[in-house]
Amino acid sequence: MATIKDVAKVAGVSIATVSRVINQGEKVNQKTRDKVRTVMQQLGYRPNANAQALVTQKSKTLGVVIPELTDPFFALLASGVEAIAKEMGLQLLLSTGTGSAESELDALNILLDRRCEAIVMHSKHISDQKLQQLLGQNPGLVLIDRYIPEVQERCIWLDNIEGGRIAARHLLSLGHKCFACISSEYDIEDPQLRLQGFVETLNEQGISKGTVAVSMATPNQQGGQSATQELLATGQPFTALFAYNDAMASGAISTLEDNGIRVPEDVSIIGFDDVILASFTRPKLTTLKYPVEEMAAQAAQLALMHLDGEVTTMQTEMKHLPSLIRRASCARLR
Amino acid sequence: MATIKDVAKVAGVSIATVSRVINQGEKVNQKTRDKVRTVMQQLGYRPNANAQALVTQKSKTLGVVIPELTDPFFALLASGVEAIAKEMGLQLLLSTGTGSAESELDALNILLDRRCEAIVMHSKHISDQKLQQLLGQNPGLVLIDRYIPEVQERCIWLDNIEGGRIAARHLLSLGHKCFACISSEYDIEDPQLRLQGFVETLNEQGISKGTVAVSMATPNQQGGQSATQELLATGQPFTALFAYNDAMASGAISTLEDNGIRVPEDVSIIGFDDVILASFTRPKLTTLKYPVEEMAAQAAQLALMHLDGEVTTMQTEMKHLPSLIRRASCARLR
DNA sequence: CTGAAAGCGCTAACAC
DNA sequence: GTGTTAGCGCTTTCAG
Repeated sequence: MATIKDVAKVAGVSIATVSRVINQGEKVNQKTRDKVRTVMQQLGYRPNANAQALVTQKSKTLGVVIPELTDPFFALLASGVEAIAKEMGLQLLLSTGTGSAESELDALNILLDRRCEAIVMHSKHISDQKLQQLLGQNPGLVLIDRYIPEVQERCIWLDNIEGGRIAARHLLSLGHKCFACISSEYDIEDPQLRLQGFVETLNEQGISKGTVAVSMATPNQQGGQSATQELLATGQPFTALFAYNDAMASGAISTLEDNGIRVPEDVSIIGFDDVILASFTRPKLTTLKYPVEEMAAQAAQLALMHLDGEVTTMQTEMKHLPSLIRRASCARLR
Repeated sequence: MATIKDVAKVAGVSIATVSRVINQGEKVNQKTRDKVRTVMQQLGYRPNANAQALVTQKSKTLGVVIPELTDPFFALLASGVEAIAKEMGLQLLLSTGTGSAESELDALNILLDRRCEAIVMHSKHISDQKLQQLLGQNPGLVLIDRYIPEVQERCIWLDNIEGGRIAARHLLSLGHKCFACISSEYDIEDPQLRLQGFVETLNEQGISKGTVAVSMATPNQQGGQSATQELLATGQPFTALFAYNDAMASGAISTLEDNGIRVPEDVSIIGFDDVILASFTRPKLTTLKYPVEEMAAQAAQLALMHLDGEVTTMQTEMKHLPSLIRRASCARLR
């Protein structure tokens, strides 16, 4: 591949001049500029971004670490970061880390090696302590979907408890009295928090804790089915079901209907996330929207700000609230 | 951030030695190695990948260009490339280009600037000619979801015509006689090809062309709904419906059922792609699986091979066939 | 086994 | 305006 030297030689100028026309900035004589441009064209020259990064100490790169791309939720997250990257003229570097602190750390380190301007990280397995250390060392690093009080100015997160509360209030307002939940068996905070908010709110309305049946499984459609199956097997009646996420809710719909239980006529279901799937179920899912794409974009901007050493706190809230999306899977109790 | 010099200084060795311990390779005295390792640790040193890329002429980077991450189909595509990246110890660079040749070209150029080892590109708007030129200039570039005869050894593609044929045969085998299609109004080859295969096969079985109603719309759930609406409005009867993709098929199900037409009892529907959505509809979609993740992985491997100048053609087929996934949206005509 | 030195492709003073 | 030169952080001969 042609280098700046080749261009300079063919154009009969110094590499400095070529550099100047690349970077538009400084005034270069119209004639020489044209000449250089022509040569760059015919040589198919493209400046080496790695070399530029090295000398300018700017990689023009934005990193994001997520567990996996195939999960629509994380695709949305990545997309939010990508939007800011495009807006700022940065290249997106995507790194996946799943299942373990080590894997997540590897993903981050790879990004760090590239000297990304900023990094948005989704981590569920690295300890609070380690994360704090990491944040301390890397000004351009921001956490998403995680809340650590000590470094809250570097966290963009969702109020999961409030999500559970909203779900409960909605179901309550529809007249429901018998509740059940299907939740994720994964050992992370989110499921507990959502459940906590849900149950607490119910309790406040005089519905005793023992009354609401809870079943755990993997947080996908499959898991939704088996968890619902299990719920049904207990024989405990319910007319309202709160699912950990939309995928589980979808599984619940299948299983319920397969058992002759109509949604929402017999049972109302409420999901969580509002990923694309939510409008593909039938009935369409009433769910709690997790504005992850917007949050990811905000996280990217925040990361970029911290990088510039802007001390000013963000005007916008770092804690986000899920919002109720009313579709067709919930109905008033008859 | 600490550099190799810092490490060398603190460890009391030359940078060459530090470099050696970074790259494992050459023998370094156990003692000095340990010393250097310790210093790297305490300084939090991480080698600068940009500098390494510059000097070694290897970026250890794998690029992919797609229209957008939020479309599950393209997320899958990216995921396939990502899998190979991880396997080969490469970093994934993702670049989006949508809607126009210019935008797609920009996305590619950005990746080229980074000197990716290889690039998998999804392009629908750049001309065959331009693409051929690009492939000529960049040995590590491979096209996915596109077929250009002149450079077929650099294309990984799906036989869309055969997809249409398979759909037709399946519906025919179920006893259907009245067909309709909803297709994409976008001006790319795929919709035409799928339709062509479908209609041709029907014709071969004596079903005249004029008989099968076709309605176009945007290739998403919304479009599926409006296209189906339009179909219904014509009053032309049909018991089998071939949709351009799963999203449109999902829209069709909604609209049909909302009009009191049951799926699959009254109308059988077949989709295309088999993205995650396909199992979220109710009934679950019978569809043609587009093995895009596998294809993307293959494309990445192919790109990496070409890079190494390996002249040997791939053992595996570059043309892929969609496969019929039988679920619940199709039934025998009664 | 280790160090000195050249250079990857480019930018940014600093001269002219 | 344009050229010269000194690096950016690292790898890689080549000596020793």
